[in-house]
Amino acid sequence: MKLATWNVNSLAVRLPQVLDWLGANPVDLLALQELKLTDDKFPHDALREAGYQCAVFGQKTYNGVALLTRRPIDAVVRNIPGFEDDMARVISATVPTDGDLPALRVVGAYFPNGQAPDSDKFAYKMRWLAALRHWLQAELVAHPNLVLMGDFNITFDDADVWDPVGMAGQIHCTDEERAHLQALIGLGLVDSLRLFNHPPKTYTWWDYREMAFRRNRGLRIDHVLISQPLRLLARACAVDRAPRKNERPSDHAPVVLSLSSATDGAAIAA
DNA sequence: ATGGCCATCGCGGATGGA
Repeated sequence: MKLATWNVNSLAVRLPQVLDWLGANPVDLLALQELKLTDDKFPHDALREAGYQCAVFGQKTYNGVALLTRRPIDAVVRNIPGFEDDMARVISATVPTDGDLPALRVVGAYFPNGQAPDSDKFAYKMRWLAALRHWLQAELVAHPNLVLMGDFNITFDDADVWDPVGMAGQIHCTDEERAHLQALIGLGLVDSLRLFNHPPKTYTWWDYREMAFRRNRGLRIDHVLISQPLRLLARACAVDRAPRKNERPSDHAPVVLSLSSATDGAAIAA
C-alpha cells in the first residue's frame, strides 16, 4: 500500500506530469494540492483512464485539493468542520486497504502559506492551524488509523531549511509555526519521513529562481504524518525528486509513504 | 540586490506563492 502527496501548482498545467508519474508510480492514493481549478474543470476522465477515481474540492485560481485513489473511498469531508473558510484546503476520506491493513482515514491538506509573520495571512494561518488541531484531536479518537499528508508550509526545524541563518524567523521557519506543527505531533502523529534514514538536505520544495533545485536550495515543507497504530506498518517514506527535473515542473516534489501489514513485514524481514 | 520564477487573470501588470 502506497500513499503519496504532491503540490502540483496548477493541475491544468501539470496533468500530463501527474499521469506520467502515476504510470511510473502506481500508488494506491495520491493527495494533490494547489489544483487551481474548479470542480467542473477537474480532469476526471483522464485520471479514470489511468485507473484513478477522484474526490475533489476545487477552487478557482487558488488552492484546491483532491484525493485520487484506485479503489472507492467513503465519507468524504471537505475543509475543517466548524471552521468557516472560503478557501478549499482540506479533503478527507476513509480509504479501504488490502489484506491485513486497517482502513485508513486520510486527510489531504494544503496549509496556508502565511506570507510574512506580521501579516493578516499569518494570523489566518495561526487560526487555521489551531482549528485543524482541535478537529484532528477528535478525528484521531474516531479514526485511530489516520494519515495527515500534504503541503504543510512549515519546516520542523533547521534541518529542513537550506539556509537556516538567512531564513531564521521567516515564514515557514517561525517558532509560532513550528509550535503548531509540534502540537500536531503531540496529538500522537509521527513524521514518517524521519522514521527512515535520509541524506542531509532532503527537501520537498525548491524556489523556481536562482537555479535553486540544481543547487539544492530547498525546504522540507511537504509532510506525511501518521498515527501511532500505523507507525509499525510504515516500511518506507521518501521524496521523489524526479518530477522536479521535468520541463515546466511544479516547485514541489511528491512524498511517498509505503505501508504493509505486520505479516507482510515478517515476510520482508525473513 | 527591497530581485531573480511561475501561475492566474486576461492582455498589462498586479497578486500570491514560499
